[in-house]
Parts: sequence; structure tokens; C-alpha cells
Amino acid sequence: MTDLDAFWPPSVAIAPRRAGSARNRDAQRHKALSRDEIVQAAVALADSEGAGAVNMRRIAKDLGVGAMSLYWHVTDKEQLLDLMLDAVEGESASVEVNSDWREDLERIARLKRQMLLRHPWVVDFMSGRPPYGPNALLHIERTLSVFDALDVDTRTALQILTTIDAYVTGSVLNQLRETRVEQAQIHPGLSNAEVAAGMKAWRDRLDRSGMFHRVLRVFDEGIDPDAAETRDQRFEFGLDCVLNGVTARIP
Amino acid sequence: MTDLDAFWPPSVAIAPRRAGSARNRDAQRHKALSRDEIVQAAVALADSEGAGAVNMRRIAKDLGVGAMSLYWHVTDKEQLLDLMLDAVEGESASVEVNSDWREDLERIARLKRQMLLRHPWVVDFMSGRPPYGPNALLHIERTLSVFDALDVDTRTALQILTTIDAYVTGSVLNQLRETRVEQAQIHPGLSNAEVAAGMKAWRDRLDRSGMFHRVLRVFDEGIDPDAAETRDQRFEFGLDCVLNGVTARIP
DNA sequence: CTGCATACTCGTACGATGTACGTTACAGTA
DNA sequence: TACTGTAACGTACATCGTACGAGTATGCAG
Repeated sequence: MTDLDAFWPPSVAIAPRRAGSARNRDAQRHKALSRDEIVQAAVALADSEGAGAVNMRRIAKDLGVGAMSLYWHVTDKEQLLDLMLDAVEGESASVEVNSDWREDLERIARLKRQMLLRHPWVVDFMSGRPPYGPNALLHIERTLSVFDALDVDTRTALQILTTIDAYVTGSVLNQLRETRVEQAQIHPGLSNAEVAAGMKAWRDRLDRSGMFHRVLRVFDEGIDPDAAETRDQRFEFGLDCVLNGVTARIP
Repeated sequence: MTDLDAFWPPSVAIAPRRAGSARNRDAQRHKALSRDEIVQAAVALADSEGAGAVNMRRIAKDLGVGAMSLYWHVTDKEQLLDLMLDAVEGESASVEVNSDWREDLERIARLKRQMLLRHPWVVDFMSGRPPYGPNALLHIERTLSVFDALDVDTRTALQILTTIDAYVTGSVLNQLRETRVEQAQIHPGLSNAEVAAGMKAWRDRLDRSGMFHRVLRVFDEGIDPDAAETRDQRFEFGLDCVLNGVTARIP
């Protein structure tokens, strides 16, 4: 595995990894800690306990080391988050690309969605973080190859990719807003009947105000905009729209 | 102005506002604090100094009040963030709707984008928060009216709206990833030449690895995927794709 | 073997933050 | 005057990021 750290853009200051030089790394193999290990422990923690559980002391404990030991390998918690994000981007960097551009773009979109659903904390950390880490670049390189055989200029190809990416990201973000509120709701331990009663009371309040005729139609037609069963299908609906629109840009 | 608090869904526990009853509110008018004031102060703070600056002590100081006074009107920081989000959703709730559905949907999308760019902290707080506050409902009600004269079933209408919303949100999120890294970069005070040199060195590193032929094409064609000048135009490209795809769903 | 530099590890401590708890202040009522 | 409900607030504590510097292990030069 090549050292990908060299491929961070200059706008991101990724300090060189502090791991021992090749000469003495053998001699110190009994030392467990390395930057990659820290990143993976942090990812595992975020996966299992959510973004909120990610703190330096806890990561250190999971690794069986002191909290401050981490700071030899990463400069910051911020940098660690950057590394975490790029690490999971690597999961979809080797997506398969065939000859049918539409199928390829669909596969890329679904793969990215699955990645985001596997690591829901990504959307919590994403907002202020550099978008072009090494693995993200690998992913872009890979997905650009979809257009190799097509007569599409580079700029358009890139715009198509970012359009799809925007849809996928936004879609997962919305989905997570739904599911997390649901999960938070399980906690108080209400019976199904109580939940239904709560919904009905809400519906009636909206009704009495007279301001929500159309929203009530959604309600009364039995459409649950957050229904878990239709989540994939709703994603596919939007993806289909986006790709249909993209078709016009591809000869 | 009606009291919109009644319209929060049952999955969200919004405690009744603690403001004095109508009877004695007059008598205590000299007391400054109210929930709305707190929310507005928090929004103003987030607007001017970013999501990171939002903390209870600071909000209280801006209001000239003790930190713990806020907790009479708000149960949580979490709840305050919920209220902040819904408050800014209200800004686009009264979007104009005319007869041309495509123009309407474009206007709605642009308005939401402008709102998110005006309040960039929204994307920082959005992820785990309830999506259907009162103002969000008003917005949905309003935008559903686009389909009034069209022969589109409710479910499809809703899916079209969430598709567009997903694109807009994801697009702004990606844009903010770009701009924030740029702004962070201004700080060290490098000269233009130094920045260019850094970019060139990065390009050469990518080149030497031989793994990034297509990414380098983007580089060498002078395409800056984050160029500020083309940001609106890139948004419009994707929006156009999405709406073209939506057209197939509308008779 | 001794001394020393390098490469790490980690304990302590400080400032920032959310907020539980209890107290204080004041208005209205009786 | 005494009592009650509303609201503001001061103190204190747990949790977090991390600066600082001391401690330890290893390899090497003499």
C-alpha cells in the first residue's frame, strides 16, 4: 500500500506521519500505535456508538493507550476527523466500471449511499471538511473513467458527477433526519396505540388550524413520508430523475 | 402571529413555552427574555460567528442575561437548535407560486439554496434534527400547491419535492466544504505565488504516482472544480438536470 | 559499557462547555 | 403581612480538547 498522505491538497496541512523510519520500525514493532490504527479505531467507535461518542480519551481507551499518546500521530481532533472521512471514502474508491454509463453511474450512486448509511456519522462531520483527500481523489479518478468512451468534455463530466453526488448526499442526510428522530422516539417506551393517538392528536391540531390542507392530504392518504419500507424506493425515484436529466447532457 | 408550537409533531417534545400567562404578561413586560428572543439571538450569533460560536453562555451574554436564565425558556441546547432550524425554515415558507410548475420549482430550489447560504450553520446542525417543525410544514404546504392544477398524485408530488430538496441540500453542503477550506487557507497569509507553487507541487506529486490521469486532465484543462465564479452556474447545471428528469413524471 | 539522541508514551492540569441544583427577586392575591 | 407562582441567576460538577513536560525504550558512537 502506497503512502497516500502525499496526495492531500496543499490547502490541507497533513503533518507527515510520525511513525518511525523504516530503519527502526522493525525494532519497535511491539509498539502498537500508528496513525492508521487510530483512524480505524475512531471509525469503529463512530460506527458503533455514533458521532457523539468520538472523543480522544475514548479512542485511546479502546486502543489501550493514554489519551495524549494519540497526539504524536495526529495533530488535532480535527485532523483525525479529516482522516476518518477520507478513510471511509476509500471504501467505494474501487467501484466497478463497465460499458453502460447509466448503469455505472447508478452503481456509483448506490455504493456511495450504502457507504453513508454504513457510517452515518459521516454526514455529521462532513460539512467543514476538505473534500479532496487521497481516497476521494481515487474515487473521482475511478468515476471519471465512466466517461472515457463517451464524447463528454471534462467539465461536463465533473458536473454530472457532483450533481449525482449532491443528490445522494442530500438524500441520505434527509433520511437520517427521519430515522434518528424515530430512534430517539423509541426510548420513552410508548405503546403503538399511544403513538397512534399522538399522531392523531397532531393531525387534528393541524386540521383545526385550517392552514395545512395539502399536508393533511398526505396524512389522510396514508402516505408516511418517512416509511422505512419505501426508503430505497424513494431514493431510486430521485436517482432516476437525476439520471434522466443527465441523459440530455450525454450524446 | 399564531403560536406555531402546537404544530410540532409528537415525536418531538417541545415543552410549552414558559412565558407568563396572558394575564400577567403585561405586568412583567419589563422582563426582556422570551423563547423567540433567545432563538433569534442564537441565529444572529450563528450567522455572524458560525456554528462553533453557539454556546449557552455566549447567547446569554448577547442578551445581557445570566446563562441559566435561558433554561427557563428552553429545555436543552438541543431544543434550542431545533428551534433555530425551524426558525430559518420560516424564511422561505412564503415563496411565491404561480402557474408554471417548472419556474415555481426552480424558484423554490433557489430560495432554499439562498437560505442555506445565508445561514451556513444550518448544515452543521441539520443532521440529527426533526425535519417537520411548524415552519417546515408551512413550507411543504406552500410548495405542494405547485401541483394543485396538475394531474400528479400526492405521493409523486412529495417525492419530487424531496428529490429537489435533497439535491439543493447536498449541493450547498458540497459548496460549503469547498469555501470553508478556502477561507481557512487565507489565514496563514501565503502569497498568490506560494499558493500556486503549492498547487503545482501537489499536481506533480499526483502526476508522478501515475494513478490520477483523469484528475490531472481536470487540473491541466484549468478547471477549478471549486471556482467561486462558477458556483451558481454549477448549481444551475444540476438543478436543470433534476428538473429535466422530473418532467417525465409530470403529464 | 557509557552517554546521548531519537522516537515515542502518558499523567497532570487548564480552560471551555452543558447543565443540575438551590437561591433570590418580584408581582399578585388574600 | 404572609403566601404563591414566575422568572432570573450563581455555584458547582462532569466532560471535553489539548498544552506542557516528564518518563521510557531503543539504537548508536565512543
